[in-house]
Amino acid sequence: MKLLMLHTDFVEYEPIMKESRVFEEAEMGRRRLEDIILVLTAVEEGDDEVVVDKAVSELKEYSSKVGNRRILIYPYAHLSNKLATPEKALEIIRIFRGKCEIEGMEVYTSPFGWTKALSLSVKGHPLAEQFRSITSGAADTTYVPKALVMEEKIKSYWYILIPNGELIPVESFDFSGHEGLKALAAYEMAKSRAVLQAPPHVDLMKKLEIADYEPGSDLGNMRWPAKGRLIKSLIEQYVTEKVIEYGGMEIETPIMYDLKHPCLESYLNRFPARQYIVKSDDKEFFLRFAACFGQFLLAHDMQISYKQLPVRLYELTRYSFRREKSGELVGLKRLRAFTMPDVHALCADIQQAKEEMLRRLELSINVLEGIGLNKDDYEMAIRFTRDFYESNKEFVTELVKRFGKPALVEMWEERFFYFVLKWEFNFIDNLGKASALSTDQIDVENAERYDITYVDQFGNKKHPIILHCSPSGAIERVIYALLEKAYKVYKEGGKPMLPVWLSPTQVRLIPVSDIFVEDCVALSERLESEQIRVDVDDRLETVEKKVRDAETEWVPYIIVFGKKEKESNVFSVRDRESGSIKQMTLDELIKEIRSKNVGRPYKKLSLPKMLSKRPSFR
RNA sequence: GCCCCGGUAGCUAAGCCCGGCAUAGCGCCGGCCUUGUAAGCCGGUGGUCGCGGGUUCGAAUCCCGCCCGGGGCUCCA
Repeated sequence: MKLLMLHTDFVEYEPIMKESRVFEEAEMGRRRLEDIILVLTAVEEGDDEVVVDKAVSELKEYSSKVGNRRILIYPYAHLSNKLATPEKALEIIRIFRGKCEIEGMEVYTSPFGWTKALSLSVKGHPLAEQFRSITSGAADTTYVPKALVMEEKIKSYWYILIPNGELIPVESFDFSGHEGLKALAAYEMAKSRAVLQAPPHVDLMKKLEIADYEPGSDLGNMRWPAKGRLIKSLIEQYVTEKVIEYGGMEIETPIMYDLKHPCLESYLNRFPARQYIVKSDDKEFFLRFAACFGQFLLAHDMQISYKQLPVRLYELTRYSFRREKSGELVGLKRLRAFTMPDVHALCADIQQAKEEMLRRLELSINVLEGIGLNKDDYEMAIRFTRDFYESNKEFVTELVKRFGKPALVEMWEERFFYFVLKWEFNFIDNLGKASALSTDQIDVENAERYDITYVDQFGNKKHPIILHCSPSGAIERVIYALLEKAYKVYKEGGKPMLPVWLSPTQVRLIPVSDIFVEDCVALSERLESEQIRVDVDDRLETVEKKVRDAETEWVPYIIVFGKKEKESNVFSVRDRESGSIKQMTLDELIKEIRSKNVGRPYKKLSLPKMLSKRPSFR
């Protein structure tokens, strides 16, 4: 039995003449049906009730997928070249109609055995046209789309690799005590990712004035009010400093490239990802979706000796652009314009590449740790070809050992990408969804494509192995992770907060009355000289109100300043992290905050210090 | 693209089912209070109820079409 199911805006048909010796009585004239599934049906030799049952269940599934239970069963012989006899076909079609009705579908029929005029309008969505071939045999020859054939070829084998080197098939791994990894495995391997609520960070990013949607731009292009810009800028600066410490040479390259450039063209053809296209005169440019292009073109022109390897090029792309499908964009998790640190290392050979990759793994762990995300917050995934694994088992195990927790493994039989191995750290959010932060890849293809060379000790030009690493992942996504992490704390009854070094206001001074404002300003200047961000709530509000506002802004240290403080120089500090009020001298407070800022960049508060002068961004 | 939810004051929402003076809280403005650790009190300001059409004596509310946003799904033949 063959079914061609078409989700239509309308179908119109008109019986013209009898065409078979077996036919049904037909009502003459045009008949029009709106918003209906047209089921073109051919009955084949050997079809029986078992086949009908299967057809009904296929149709029922389709009907619920497209959300329409109105169907028109339309006999259509042209779908098969081994048709059943007309008598049999009519019998089967009648059974088919009846069972569809029993299954609760609203069934319309067109008469069997007639030549009919048919016109229709098929809806423009991906599921609108579906073909099914149904037989009674065990092995259904269902319609297999090309994409699925490809999928078959890049079949993935899933394992858990534990730090001692044991590779365990995912289904036999005991996940107790590894809830995050379990969530990651489920997320990566599952087809359905349905979730009922919106991710919590979306509300938080708006309320805290960190980021918001910009309706006047394209989707996934965010705007960043002062506090958000400050936070983002601090993380950008921090990651950049760490990469430079590691040995990255910071460069800057254009954000758009000629679509017709020979190297880029072949790369793009290999990755038909959606891009933004910009026209200038009669040329077309695409907006970069990573730093690779600029860095490779630059590396192509460099003179590199084997003595200088590995050569590390770094750029913080603001922005990289990817035209992700609108439905994929959520808050700060996935954007169309995003900020990504990208550091490439040109390595002499695979041996050097492996050593370098271990260094970069440490770098990534350190960077995330410094930002405020530790190993409890993310899970490692490693993907590689079977070949690479077989000949580099020790190295792959070493990656997991350095990470210190079991990792999810995806293994491929063949290489379909430009890399032989990639690893990522995946953050798991409050809805159990995973997204990649840090990542690194071993690229064995692009040096040749871009003709990037170094000269070896014998004077021969050689193509290096290229590592692609983002030590933190997109900065926006890091902020998403921090907010989701804070929400987890809140959910468990704690007080959500950002790491102190990222908090726009680190200390809020609350004068008990306006006569203490001057003292607070003086105090704030003392704290500022220690590179601490501080502001003064000089509004004519009650102390309670001002404390509440500071709490809802997640200010980590709140000091109410009045007569007592002025006289004693001992402060009652509301410490958000511990949730208690601590008695501290100014020096103790400075020491504590400085200890939390150590090794992190400092930026001044880019908002009016006096709360009375501060506008709301919402 | 499809499905679901939404669009009412600067923000968050109620009202819509069952048509009858457009509501509340926050914010903002003014006044009182000079304040001791999570919302002080009083008053005021503020709205093309997303847009267009229809039904009706009368539409935020019912009907039709469209736009925008969010979420989910799916596809990338």
